[in-house]
Amino acid sequence: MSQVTSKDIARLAGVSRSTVSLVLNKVPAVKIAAGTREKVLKAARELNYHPNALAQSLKTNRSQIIGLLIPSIANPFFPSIAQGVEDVAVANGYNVFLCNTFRDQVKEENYIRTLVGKQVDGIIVASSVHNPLFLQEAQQRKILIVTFDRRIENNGFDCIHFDNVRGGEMAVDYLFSLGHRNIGFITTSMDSASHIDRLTGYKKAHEKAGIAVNNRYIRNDRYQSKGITAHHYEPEIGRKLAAELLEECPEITAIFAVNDLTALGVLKHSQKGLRIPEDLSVVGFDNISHTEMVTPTLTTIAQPTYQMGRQAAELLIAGIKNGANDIKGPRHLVLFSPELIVRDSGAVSQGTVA
Amino acid sequence: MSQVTSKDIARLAGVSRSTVSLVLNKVPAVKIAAGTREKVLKAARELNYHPNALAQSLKTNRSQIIGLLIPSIANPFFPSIAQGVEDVAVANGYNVFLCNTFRDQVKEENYIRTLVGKQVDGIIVASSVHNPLFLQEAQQRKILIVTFDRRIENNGFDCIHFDNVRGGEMAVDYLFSLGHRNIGFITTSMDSASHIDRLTGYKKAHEKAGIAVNNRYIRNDRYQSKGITAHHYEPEIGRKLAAELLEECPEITAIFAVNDLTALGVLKHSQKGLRIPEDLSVVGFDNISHTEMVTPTLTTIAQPTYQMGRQAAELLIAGIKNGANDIKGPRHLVLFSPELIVRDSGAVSQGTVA
DNA sequence: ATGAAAGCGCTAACAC
DNA sequence: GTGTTAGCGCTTTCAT
Repeated sequence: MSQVTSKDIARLAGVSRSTVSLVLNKVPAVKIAAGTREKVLKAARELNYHPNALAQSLKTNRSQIIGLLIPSIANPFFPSIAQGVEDVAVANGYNVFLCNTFRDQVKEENYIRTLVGKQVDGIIVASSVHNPLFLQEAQQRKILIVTFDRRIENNGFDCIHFDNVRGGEMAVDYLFSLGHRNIGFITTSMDSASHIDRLTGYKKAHEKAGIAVNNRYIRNDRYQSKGITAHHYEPEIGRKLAAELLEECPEITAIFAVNDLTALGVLKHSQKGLRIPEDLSVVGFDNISHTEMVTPTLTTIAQPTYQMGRQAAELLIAGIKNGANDIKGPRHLVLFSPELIVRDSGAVSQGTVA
Repeated sequence: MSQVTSKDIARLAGVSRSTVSLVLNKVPAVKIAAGTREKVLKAARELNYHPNALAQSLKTNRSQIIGLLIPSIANPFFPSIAQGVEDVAVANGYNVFLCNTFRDQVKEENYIRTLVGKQVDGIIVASSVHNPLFLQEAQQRKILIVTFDRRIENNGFDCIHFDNVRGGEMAVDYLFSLGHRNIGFITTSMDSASHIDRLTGYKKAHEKAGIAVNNRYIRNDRYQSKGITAHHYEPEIGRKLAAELLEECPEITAIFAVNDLTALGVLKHSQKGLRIPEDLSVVGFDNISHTEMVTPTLTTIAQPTYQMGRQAAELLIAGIKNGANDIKGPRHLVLFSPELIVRDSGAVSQGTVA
């Protein structure tokens, strides 16, 4: 039993292939006699006909496929973004290619190439370390692009933006409000845009509070163990950096970690006789599901990842439907704001207040 | 700048389209003069030619696409499976459609239909609540299927099998070895095959130990809040069931939870003055990443999800390459074994030993 | 060694 | 209303 084609159903229904197409695609402009309509539908049902989407796409220049580029679906930050994207996609008749780039430029380029070859209608890029060159190339081939990007400036793509600076600020504002004055900041790397933004927020909060930033309180992973599967060792980095920081600066009473995975490492460190939040307050970033399951639960800055995923897909699909890939029209930006989720890992400072 | 086709590069290189195809596909049987070869390659490079994979697929009947059906990528059990599948797929030149079925039969059927239409070369099904009917239909259209399935019996598909019975047995064996005699089993539902298997393991361990199973110790969610996003409320179910169970059967000193998410809920319950593992030992199942981050860390039965994902894709792709979808050949089964991961949530029983 | 021609399954003017 | 025709971009015999 090979492929059932429109030819087969045309023969069985005793009509032409174009009639079959007109009936099955419910072309609105064309009226089909109820009788033939029924015959066609019946034949299609009988032969269990599924149109070959490849052939359709070849003809219509619409593949009904979008690509989703993320560093790794195994990183707990991304699944709910992917879920959001996929939900919207399927609701609009699209399928999603899952692409894990591992923040590797070469892999990313290869993916873009295959996606272009497979004629995807659009691409959502949630990796941050990308070379816009390849994206522009894709764009020139009428493939719409939506990025998760910190840049407000027009980079030629629609984008989903999360206010990382404000998030960092909120985290530190909160710790200040609890009476903390010596607050550490730990991060896995300094070359990610979002990480830098969160540090900027940390500094901004200090400025507002009139408290000088102590550079010794700011730590990042010296080993720069970047790449492959960051999420696997981020907790370990957090643990190490916390140990180091508290050893050298015992006056610190609170730590703001660049993300939840790193913060979880800080919590791990605390098992060496440190009480959280009594001795040390901890705030993370992202609000991954782990945060509400650990003990103590982790105070964090939430990103509405599922909604961000949905929005990215909505933006993309709306653009595709509008033929926005043809028009050099205005670009769209959706801005998401951070939310402070207060849980148990933060408390009023017990340290000596200056 | 529209699509660059083989026609364009044929014109620029001053050869025919067939020659272009022969050169670019490195057809081994055909010898091409080094000169023309170079001309073609150069032209392709200059015009930045990417062959239209849709057209290729239409001709060759190979889409180089596989579908991955899972309940939800947002359920922490699935991302590493997906990662494994994707890694193998991309290494073999395939792309992966991510499909979230929410264990919904209708959604699953719709997906299968689109996948068939989009001419995927194979489908990996990691949902357990499926109607094989639709899969068989897909199979008849020469689409290879690999399932994650508990059934050893030949169901017509290649499958990845995990020994849930043995896993349940190991969990309870371990608790017995610690001196526990009154062990609870809590589960979200009783209509999942893997859940039933784990319970079977629980019973088997009792039998081996010569200890009667007390049915009051076995609890499942009465509300049967199935469907949509189970992983969201599984911890809550765990918490409730644990509370209920310990209230009614205070002699219980250990709980085996059907999965980690549920076990995490038991840990939550413990915050009401119960010490873990001193007062209550807890063992989970799956070894999701949360288990090593909570306090106390959760003892669990590990499934090698990443490897299972890889194997599923390897089986599928090997099958596709062998044209196993044509041949009614033998089906393949890969069996994975559970591993006990001892962490902090289990300890020697402090309860009264019979 | 290379080109001509046919056709994968579909859609969309344009005829009738 | 429905059929005829052409063609999307590619591969693949079959000639030469």
